[in-house]
Amino acid sequence: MILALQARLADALRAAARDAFGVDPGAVGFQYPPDPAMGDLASSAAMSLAKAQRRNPREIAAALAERMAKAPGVSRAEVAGAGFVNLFLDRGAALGTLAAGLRDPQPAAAVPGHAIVEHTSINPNKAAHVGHVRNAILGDTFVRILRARGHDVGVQNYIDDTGVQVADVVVGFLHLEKKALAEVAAIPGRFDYYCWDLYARVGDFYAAAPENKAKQAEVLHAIEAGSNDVAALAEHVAARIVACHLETMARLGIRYELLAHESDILRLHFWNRAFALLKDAGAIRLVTEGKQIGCWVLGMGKGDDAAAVDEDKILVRSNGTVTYTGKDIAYQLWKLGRLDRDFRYRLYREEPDGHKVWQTTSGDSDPGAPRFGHARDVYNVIDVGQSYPQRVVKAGVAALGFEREAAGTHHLAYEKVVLSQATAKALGYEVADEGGAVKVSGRKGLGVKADDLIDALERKALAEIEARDPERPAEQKQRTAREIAVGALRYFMLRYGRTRVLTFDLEEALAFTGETGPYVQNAIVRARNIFAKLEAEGHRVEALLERARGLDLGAMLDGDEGAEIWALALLMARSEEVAEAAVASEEPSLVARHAFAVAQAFHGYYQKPKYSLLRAESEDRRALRVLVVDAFVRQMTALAGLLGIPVPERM
RNA sequence: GCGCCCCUAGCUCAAUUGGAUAGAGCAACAGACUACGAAUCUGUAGGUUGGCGGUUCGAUUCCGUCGGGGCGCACCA
Repeated sequence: MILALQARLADALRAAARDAFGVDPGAVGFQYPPDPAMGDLASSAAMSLAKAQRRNPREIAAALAERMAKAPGVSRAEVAGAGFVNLFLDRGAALGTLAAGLRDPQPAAAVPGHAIVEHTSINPNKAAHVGHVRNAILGDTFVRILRARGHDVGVQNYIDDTGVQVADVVVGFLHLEKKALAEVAAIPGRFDYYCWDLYARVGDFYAAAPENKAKQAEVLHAIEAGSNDVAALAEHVAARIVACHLETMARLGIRYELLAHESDILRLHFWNRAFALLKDAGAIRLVTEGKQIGCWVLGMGKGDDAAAVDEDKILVRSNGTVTYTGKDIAYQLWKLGRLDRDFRYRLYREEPDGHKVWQTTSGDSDPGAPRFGHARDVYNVIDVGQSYPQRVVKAGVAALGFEREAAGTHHLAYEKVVLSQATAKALGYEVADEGGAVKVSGRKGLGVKADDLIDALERKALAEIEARDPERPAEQKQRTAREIAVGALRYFMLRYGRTRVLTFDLEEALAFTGETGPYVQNAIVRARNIFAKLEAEGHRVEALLERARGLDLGAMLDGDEGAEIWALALLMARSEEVAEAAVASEEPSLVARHAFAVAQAFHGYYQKPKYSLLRAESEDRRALRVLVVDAFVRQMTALAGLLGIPVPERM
């Protein structure tokens, strides 16, 4: 709604500038005045024009305002401050349009090209922890926002099934537990939790004696060679852990289209192909002297944005093996459809609603598999510590001459999750009292497991429901508790900027007051309740909505209530603009905070007894309020959907 | 040493990418329920935006510099 309106007004503004000064100001944007009484939209175009025109900005603004007052959808225009042109919209018409748009939503125009978002990508050797949860929620939310804005998106989860982390757990099974595949396969219960503890013990095992550490290399080589008992054990571990991870993420409403395996990248020789491409293009060179002698390197530091890095990045070691970053370039080229080599695919599983999860394979391909890769934009959700390697990957793509593909290579970097002091203490860390947040060492087996956290949230929510409304059926209480837990966790992980270190505090995450997911959920639940109540008292909601369509909304929006309704409506109308900004800036927190702002505006309005729907002073008033509440429920539900926050029937 | 991120209210974070009087939540204090569900709302208090310079109509935002914190800069994955 607001975007289309803004586009029209921007055209009108440019036309006004041409008419008055014979100059086209180019792209013009709109801001929002600090106080709604000052106007609904503001433009600072006059201030920009002032410089070129060598005239008083307020004079220019006056000329623009005079013309803008006649633009369609505008009721009046004023000059304010240093030279802002403030526009007052035709509120009745705008509210009607907003309500109609929410009632009959038009999908966003399809954006050409395919996008891949890769997220989660947890080493398949132990249970997921809070840091992984941040990754997955960030990625999943970004996917939801992209799709809402008309992007065609595929979600990939990268499985590093041949790395040292898996090897470490295999070392644990072989040398600490003396278990072979059959015995490992017989381990009952939570396998990811079992490996979590085992992995910590392997750390101690390595530290105890240097020869122990040598086992790691042995196992790693066996896994890479394949076709042996050790490799079979590694495969079992990885597959079972992946299943655990998917289950954990499913609790949060997160799922994937493709599980891409590192082992298949190796077996299908993606790197060989990429190596040939890089050599042919002259993108990499063989070092013939100095300390990198014998290595193939990618030149870094001469690109315009590549901030000075002294040394070139080694992709192939002097012994001829490829580095991790080299493989990553090959994989990225595949994602972009620029590696003329493909995975093979088979179905991993089909979910009850028909959603299909595929996985890569180096065996036979299922002819029914959809096309993967070939993306125009690739968003890799990886922690900020990987910024340098990610820049190398991008540079590698660019060095092949793939300018557009390099531009489509995005790193959705996010900072790590640390523990607050109180939470660290609660988990058994030794904490120095004066310090701030506490880093979690993955090796030590401490830290917060994702499932433990979700469990704790569910217990807390359930206790809260019991306290408020013990009469409800147990099953319903359980379901609501789950929904509230997910809403609380997702919102908590989304409310901060990506590049903020997130200090995790159990108490805070478990709190249901303030800027939280449950607050947002509760707003919708509250609003929906009134419709049932209206019906129960003999009113007909549909009829009231119909009546609202015939009202003179402009006249009814005068007065205090009108001002509140208008502020709420304008805020809701900005939702698509906010989602678009979230895509452009790759920052989902914008949507989260906007959702909270809308919920807050609604609570503030709805709370007031004088705006009662049940005891409305006239049928017209009642109809107006029904219209507002209906619009809110629809908009807020859509926003919750973007954030992956479930909407409970009751709180 | 080089590069990146961060420093805003007691705490955790915002600030429409250079705009108007720097805003929210938590914590504190004072209030509002025989209820359109109080997981809510209203109000009070809380600021030299780390320091100092600069750029301009305008700087939390851009530049320089100093200070403090975090992370990268592997022939590890």
